[in-house]
Amino acid sequence: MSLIFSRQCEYAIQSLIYLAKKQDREWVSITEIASNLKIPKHFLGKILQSLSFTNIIKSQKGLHGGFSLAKNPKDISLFDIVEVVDGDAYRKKCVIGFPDCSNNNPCPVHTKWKDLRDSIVEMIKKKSLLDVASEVTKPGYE
Amino acid sequence: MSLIFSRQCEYAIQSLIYLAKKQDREWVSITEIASNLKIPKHFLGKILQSLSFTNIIKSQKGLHGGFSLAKNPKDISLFDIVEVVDGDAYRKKCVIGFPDCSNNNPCPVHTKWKDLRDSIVEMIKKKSLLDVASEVTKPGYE
DNA sequence: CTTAATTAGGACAATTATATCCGATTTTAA
DNA sequence: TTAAAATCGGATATAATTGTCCTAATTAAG
Repeated sequence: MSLIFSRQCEYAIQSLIYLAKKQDREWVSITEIASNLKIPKHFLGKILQSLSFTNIIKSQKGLHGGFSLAKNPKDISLFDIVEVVDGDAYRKKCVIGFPDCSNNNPCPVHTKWKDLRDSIVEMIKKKSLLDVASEVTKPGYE
Repeated sequence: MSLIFSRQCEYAIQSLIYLAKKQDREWVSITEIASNLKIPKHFLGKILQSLSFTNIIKSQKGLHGGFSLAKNPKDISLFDIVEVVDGDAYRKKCVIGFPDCSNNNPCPVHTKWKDLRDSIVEMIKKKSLLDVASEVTKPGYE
Protein backbone atom coordinates (compact mmCIF):
# COMPACT_ATOMS: atom_id res chain seq x y z
CA MET A 1 0.00 0.00 0.00
CA SER A 2 1.29 3.43 -0.85
CA LEU A 3 0.39 6.74 0.72
CA ILE A 4 0.00 9.91 -1.35
CA PHE A 5 2.99 8.99 -3.53
CA SER A 6 3.06 5.82 -5.61
CA ARG A 7 5.47 3.01 -4.87
CA GLN A 8 7.38 3.95 -8.01
CA CYS A 9 7.72 7.46 -6.75
CA GLU A 10 8.98 6.30 -3.37
CA TYR A 11 11.59 4.16 -5.11
CA ALA A 12 12.58 7.10 -7.31
CA ILE A 13 13.09 9.37 -4.31
CA GLN A 14 15.12 6.75 -2.47
CA SER A 15 17.28 6.01 -5.50
CA LEU A 16 18.03 9.64 -6.21
CA ILE A 17 19.02 10.18 -2.62
CA TYR A 18 21.38 7.26 -3.10
CA LEU A 19 22.81 8.86 -6.23
CA ALA A 20 23.19 12.18 -4.42
CA LYS A 21 25.29 10.46 -1.80
CA LYS A 22 27.52 8.96 -4.49
CA GLN A 23 28.33 12.21 -6.26
CA ASP A 24 32.02 11.32 -6.26
CA ARG A 25 31.33 8.46 -8.63
CA GLU A 26 30.65 8.92 -12.32
CA TRP A 27 28.05 6.18 -12.80
CA VAL A 28 26.08 3.97 -10.42
CA SER A 29 24.36 0.83 -11.67
CA ILE A 30 20.78 -0.28 -11.18
CA THR A 31 22.06 -3.50 -9.69
CA GLU A 32 23.94 -1.66 -6.97
CA ILE A 33 21.05 0.66 -6.10
CA ALA A 34 18.47 -2.10 -6.15
CA SER A 35 20.49 -4.41 -3.97
CA ASN A 36 21.42 -1.75 -1.41
CA LEU A 37 17.95 -0.25 -1.17
CA LYS A 38 16.06 -3.54 -1.55
CA ILE A 39 14.14 -2.39 -4.60
CA PRO A 40 13.10 -4.83 -7.36
CA LYS A 41 15.84 -4.43 -9.92
CA HIS A 42 13.94 -4.56 -13.19
CA PHE A 43 11.18 -2.38 -11.88
CA LEU A 44 13.74 0.18 -10.82
CA GLY A 45 15.29 -0.01 -14.27
CA LYS A 46 12.09 1.24 -15.83
CA ILE A 47 11.62 3.96 -13.25
CA LEU A 48 15.12 5.33 -13.71
CA GLN A 49 14.82 5.05 -17.45
CA SER A 50 11.74 7.25 -17.42
CA LEU A 51 13.50 9.75 -15.15
CA SER A 52 16.41 9.82 -17.57
CA PHE A 53 14.11 11.24 -20.24
CA THR A 54 13.94 14.39 -18.10
CA ASN A 55 16.84 16.58 -17.06
CA ILE A 56 17.00 15.10 -13.59
CA ILE A 57 19.22 12.10 -14.19
CA LYS A 58 21.24 10.82 -17.10
CA SER A 59 22.26 7.33 -18.12
CA GLN A 60 25.24 5.66 -19.68
CA LYS A 61 24.98 2.29 -21.35
CA GLY A 62 27.65 -0.35 -21.48
CA LEU A 63 30.33 -1.64 -19.16
CA HIS A 64 30.78 0.59 -16.11
CA GLY A 65 27.70 2.50 -17.16
CA GLY A 66 24.77 3.36 -14.97
CA PHE A 67 22.90 6.43 -13.79
CA SER A 68 23.97 9.76 -12.43
CA LEU A 69 22.32 13.03 -11.41
CA ALA A 70 22.04 15.37 -14.38
CA LYS A 71 22.54 18.49 -12.31
CA ASN A 72 23.69 19.74 -8.96
CA PRO A 73 21.87 18.03 -6.09
CA LYS A 74 21.03 21.42 -4.65
CA ASP A 75 18.93 22.07 -7.77
CA ILE A 76 16.84 18.90 -7.51
CA SER A 77 14.01 18.90 -4.99
CA LEU A 78 11.85 16.00 -3.87
CA PHE A 79 9.02 17.94 -5.50
CA ASP A 80 10.77 17.74 -8.88
CA ILE A 81 10.98 13.97 -8.58
CA VAL A 82 7.35 13.56 -7.50
CA GLU A 83 6.20 15.80 -10.32
CA VAL A 84 7.93 13.65 -12.93
CA VAL A 85 6.86 10.29 -11.55
CA ASP A 86 3.37 10.95 -10.18
CA GLY A 87 2.36 14.16 -11.90
CA ASP A 88 0.15 16.67 -10.12
CA ALA A 89 -2.88 14.52 -9.29
CA TYR A 90 -1.89 14.22 -5.63
CA ARG A 91 -2.23 17.98 -5.22
CA LYS A 92 -5.37 18.35 -7.30
CA LYS A 93 -7.60 15.57 -6.12
CA CYS A 94 -10.20 15.99 -3.36
CA VAL A 95 -8.97 14.18 -0.25
CA ILE A 96 -12.33 12.51 0.37
CA GLY A 97 -13.08 11.97 -3.31
CA PHE A 98 -15.99 14.35 -3.83
CA PRO A 99 -16.52 14.77 -7.54
CA ASP A 100 -16.15 18.38 -8.70
CA CYS A 101 -14.84 19.53 -5.33
CA SER A 102 -13.68 23.13 -5.73
CA ASN A 103 -13.66 26.50 -3.98
CA ASN A 104 -17.15 27.15 -5.31
CA ASN A 105 -18.38 23.71 -4.49
CA PRO A 106 -16.29 22.58 -1.52
CA CYS A 107 -16.32 19.28 0.31
CA PRO A 108 -16.50 19.43 4.13
CA VAL A 109 -12.74 19.46 4.57
CA HIS A 110 -11.86 21.46 1.48
CA THR A 111 -10.42 24.56 3.12
CA LYS A 112 -8.49 22.75 5.78
CA TRP A 113 -7.14 20.23 3.31
CA LYS A 114 -5.98 23.00 0.98
CA ASP A 115 -3.72 24.32 3.72
CA LEU A 116 -2.37 20.90 4.57
CA ARG A 117 -1.84 20.00 0.96
CA ASP A 118 0.07 23.23 0.40
CA SER A 119 2.24 22.41 3.40
CA ILE A 120 2.99 19.00 1.93
CA VAL A 121 3.99 20.59 -1.36
CA GLU A 122 6.12 23.12 0.47
CA MET A 123 7.75 20.34 2.49
CA ILE A 124 8.96 18.52 -0.62
CA LYS A 125 9.75 21.69 -2.53
CA LYS A 126 12.23 22.93 0.01
CA LYS A 127 14.03 19.64 0.46
CA SER A 128 16.81 19.40 -2.11
CA LEU A 129 18.83 16.26 -2.70
CA LEU A 130 21.78 18.17 -1.25
CA ASP A 131 19.94 18.73 2.04
CA VAL A 132 18.74 15.20 2.11
CA ALA A 133 22.03 13.52 1.22
CA SER A 134 23.71 14.92 4.31
CA GLU A 135 20.82 13.93 6.55
CA VAL A 136 20.35 10.34 5.46
CA THR A 137 22.63 7.92 7.22
CA LYS A 138 20.52 4.81 6.93
CA PRO A 139 22.02 1.42 6.22
CA GLY A 140 22.17 0.80 2.49
CA TYR A 141 22.98 4.38 1.65
CA GLU A 142 26.58 4.37 2.91
CA MET B 1 -6.24 6.75 -8.34
CA SER B 2 -6.94 7.45 -4.73
CA LEU B 3 -5.13 9.77 -2.34
CA ILE B 4 -4.39 8.79 1.27
CA PHE B 5 -7.80 7.13 1.64
CA SER B 6 -8.87 4.21 -0.54
CA ARG B 7 -11.68 4.51 -3.02
CA GLN B 8 -13.81 2.33 -0.75
CA CYS B 9 -13.18 4.71 2.10
CA GLU B 10 -14.14 7.72 0.00
CA TYR B 11 -17.38 5.99 -0.96
CA ALA B 12 -18.04 5.14 2.68
CA ILE B 13 -17.58 8.74 3.78
CA GLN B 14 -19.82 10.04 1.03
CA SER B 15 -22.53 7.51 1.74
CA LEU B 16 -22.56 8.16 5.45
CA ILE B 17 -22.86 11.87 4.82
CA TYR B 18 -25.83 11.00 2.65
CA LEU B 19 -27.35 8.94 5.45
CA ALA B 20 -26.73 11.76 7.92
CA LYS B 21 -28.72 14.08 5.70
CA LYS B 22 -31.61 11.60 5.64
CA GLN B 23 -31.96 11.19 9.39
CA ASP B 24 -35.71 11.72 9.12
CA ARG B 25 -36.04 8.47 7.19
CA GLU B 26 -35.88 5.05 8.82
CA TRP B 27 -34.02 3.18 6.09
CA VAL B 28 -32.22 4.24 2.92
CA SER B 29 -31.46 1.71 0.20
CA ILE B 30 -28.15 1.03 -1.54
CA THR B 31 -29.87 1.64 -4.86
CA GLU B 32 -30.82 5.16 -3.83
CA ILE B 33 -27.41 6.06 -2.44
CA ALA B 34 -25.54 4.56 -5.35
CA SER B 35 -27.62 6.30 -7.95
CA ASN B 36 -27.55 9.70 -6.27
CA LEU B 37 -23.86 9.62 -5.48
CA LYS B 38 -22.80 7.81 -8.66
CA ILE B 39 -21.17 4.95 -6.81
CA PRO B 40 -21.11 1.40 -8.25
CA LYS B 41 -24.08 -0.21 -6.57
CA HIS B 42 -22.80 -3.69 -5.78
CA PHE B 43 -19.45 -2.41 -4.67
CA LEU B 44 -21.20 -0.04 -2.30
CA GLY B 45 -23.28 -2.93 -1.01
CA LYS B 46 -20.17 -4.68 0.22
CA ILE B 47 -18.71 -1.54 1.74
CA LEU B 48 -21.87 -0.76 3.70
CA GLN B 49 -22.20 -4.35 4.73
CA SER B 50 -18.75 -4.30 6.28
CA LEU B 51 -19.57 -1.03 8.05
CA SER B 52 -22.73 -2.62 9.41
CA PHE B 53 -20.61 -5.12 11.31
CA THR B 54 -19.43 -2.18 13.44
CA ASN B 55 -21.59 0.12 15.54
CA ILE B 56 -21.53 2.89 12.95
CA ILE B 57 -24.43 1.85 10.73
CA LYS B 58 -27.10 -0.80 10.87
CA SER B 59 -29.00 -2.61 8.15
CA GLN B 60 -32.48 -3.94 7.59
CA LYS B 61 -33.20 -6.62 5.04
CA GLY B 62 -36.38 -7.00 3.04
CA LEU B 63 -38.89 -4.69 1.47
CA HIS B 64 -38.38 -1.07 2.48
CA GLY B 65 -35.15 -2.11 4.17
CA GLY B 66 -31.81 -0.41 3.76
CA PHE B 67 -29.16 1.23 5.90
CA SER B 68 -29.24 3.78 8.64
CA LEU B 69 -26.79 5.38 11.06
CA ALA B 70 -26.48 3.33 14.23
CA LYS B 71 -25.97 6.35 16.48
CA ASN B 72 -26.30 10.09 16.62
CA PRO B 73 -24.46 11.79 13.72
CA LYS B 74 -22.68 14.02 16.23
CA ASP B 75 -21.00 10.90 17.60
CA ILE B 76 -19.64 9.66 14.29
CA SER B 77 -16.52 11.38 12.95
CA LEU B 78 -14.89 11.02 9.57
CA PHE B 79 -11.99 9.52 11.50
CA ASP B 80 -14.22 6.73 12.78
CA ILE B 81 -15.19 5.82 9.23
CA VAL B 82 -11.62 5.90 7.93
CA GLU B 83 -10.47 3.78 10.83
CA VAL B 84 -12.98 1.06 10.04
CA VAL B 85 -12.46 1.01 6.29
CA ASP B 86 -8.74 1.73 5.89
CA GLY B 87 -7.34 0.97 9.30
CA ASP B 88 -4.40 2.93 10.65
CA ALA B 89 -1.81 2.34 7.93
CA TYR B 90 -2.26 5.84 6.49
CA ARG B 91 -1.08 7.35 9.77
CA LYS B 92 1.71 4.87 10.38
CA LYS B 93 3.48 4.58 7.06
CA CYS B 94 6.47 6.70 6.05
CA VAL B 95 5.37 9.25 3.46
CA ILE B 96 8.34 8.57 1.19
CA GLY B 97 8.40 4.85 1.89
CA PHE B 98 11.64 4.51 3.82
CA PRO B 99 11.68 1.10 5.43
CA ASP B 100 11.95 1.26 9.22
CA CYS B 101 11.42 5.00 9.31
CA SER B 102 11.02 6.06 12.95
CA ASN B 103 11.99 8.75 15.42
CA ASN B 104 15.30 6.98 15.96
CA ASN B 105 15.87 6.37 12.31
CA PRO B 106 14.05 9.22 10.54
CA CYS B 107 13.65 9.84 6.84
CA PRO B 108 14.43 13.36 5.58
CA VAL B 109 10.87 14.58 6.04
CA HIS B 110 9.99 12.56 9.10
CA THR B 111 9.53 15.38 11.61
CA LYS B 112 7.67 17.67 9.27
CA TRP B 113 5.44 14.88 8.05
CA LYS B 114 4.60 13.87 11.58
CA ASP B 115 3.11 17.31 12.17
CA LEU B 116 1.18 17.28 8.92
CA ARG B 117 -0.08 13.77 9.47
CA ASP B 118 -1.30 14.72 12.93
CA SER B 119 -3.12 17.68 11.42
CA ILE B 120 -4.81 15.40 8.92
CA VAL B 121 -5.92 13.10 11.70
CA GLU B 122 -7.15 16.06 13.71
CA MET B 123 -9.03 17.37 10.66
CA ILE B 124 -11.05 14.19 10.28
CA LYS B 125 -11.42 13.63 14.02
CA LYS B 126 -13.15 16.89 14.62
CA LYS B 127 -15.54 16.63 11.70
CA SER B 128 -18.66 14.80 12.81
CA LEU B 129 -21.39 13.69 10.44
CA LEU B 130 -23.59 16.28 12.12
CA ASP B 131 -21.20 19.10 11.19
CA VAL B 132 -20.80 17.76 7.73
CA ALA B 133 -24.47 17.13 6.99
CA SER B 134 -25.31 20.80 7.43
CA GLU B 135 -22.39 21.91 5.28
CA VAL B 136 -22.86 19.67 2.29
CA THR B 137 -25.32 21.02 -0.24
CA LYS B 138 -23.99 19.28 -3.30
CA PRO B 139 -26.26 17.89 -5.97
CA GLY B 140 -27.13 14.29 -5.21
CA TYR B 141 -27.27 14.84 -1.46
CA GLU B 142 -30.52 16.79 -1.39
C1' DC C 1 -49.78 -17.04 0.47
C1' DT C 2 -47.62 -14.65 -2.99
C1' DT C 3 -45.00 -11.11 -4.75
C1' DA C 4 -41.76 -7.48 -4.87
C1' DA C 5 -37.96 -5.10 -2.89
C1' DT C 6 -34.37 -5.39 -0.33
C1' DT C 7 -29.68 -6.95 2.05
C1' DA C 8 -26.22 -11.04 2.27
C1' DG C 9 -22.70 -13.42 0.42
C1' DG C 10 -19.98 -15.99 -2.78
C1' DA C 11 -17.88 -16.20 -7.24
C1' DC C 12 -16.01 -13.94 -10.86
C1' DA C 13 -14.27 -10.11 -14.05
C1' DA C 14 -11.82 -5.91 -15.12
C1' DT C 15 -8.53 -2.59 -14.12
C1' DT C 16 -4.47 -0.75 -12.26
C1' DA C 17 -0.09 -1.16 -10.08
C1' DT C 18 3.81 -3.72 -9.29
C1' DA C 19 7.21 -6.96 -10.67
C1' DT C 20 9.79 -10.28 -13.84
C1' DC C 21 11.87 -12.03 -18.01
C1' DC C 22 14.32 -11.97 -22.20
C1' DG C 23 16.73 -10.48 -26.08
C1' DA C 24 18.91 -6.39 -28.27
C1' DT C 25 22.15 -2.80 -28.08
C1' DT C 26 26.00 -0.27 -26.25
C1' DT C 27 30.40 0.37 -24.15
C1' DT C 28 34.80 -0.70 -22.11
C1' DA C 29 38.64 -3.53 -21.13
C1' DA C 30 41.42 -7.39 -21.82
C1' DT D 1 38.12 -9.17 -31.57
C1' DT D 2 36.01 -11.00 -27.95
C1' DA D 3 33.77 -11.04 -23.57
C1' DA D 4 31.56 -8.92 -19.83
C1' DA D 5 28.61 -5.54 -17.83
C1' DA D 6 25.50 -2.42 -18.39
C1' DT D 7 20.99 0.12 -20.15
C1' DC D 8 16.85 -0.29 -23.40
C1' DG D 9 12.50 -1.81 -24.50
C1' DG D 10 8.89 -4.95 -25.29
C1' DA D 11 6.23 -8.77 -23.54
C1' DT D 12 4.46 -11.04 -19.89
C1' DA D 13 3.26 -12.32 -15.05
C1' DT D 14 1.50 -11.35 -10.45
C1' DA D 15 -0.96 -8.85 -6.96
C1' DA D 16 -4.11 -5.57 -5.25
C1' DT D 17 -8.01 -2.91 -5.92
C1' DT D 18 -12.22 -2.00 -7.89
C1' DG D 19 -16.36 -3.48 -9.96
C1' DT D 20 -20.12 -7.03 -11.61
C1' DC D 21 -23.18 -10.93 -11.44
C1' DC D 22 -26.08 -14.28 -9.55
C1' DT D 23 -28.64 -16.68 -6.08
C1' DA D 24 -30.31 -16.97 -1.40
C1' DA D 25 -32.53 -15.13 2.59
C1' DT D 26 -35.47 -11.74 4.58
C1' DT D 27 -39.21 -8.60 5.17
C1' DA D 28 -43.46 -6.00 4.33
C1' DA D 29 -47.54 -5.29 1.73
C1' DG D 30 -51.36 -6.78 -0.84
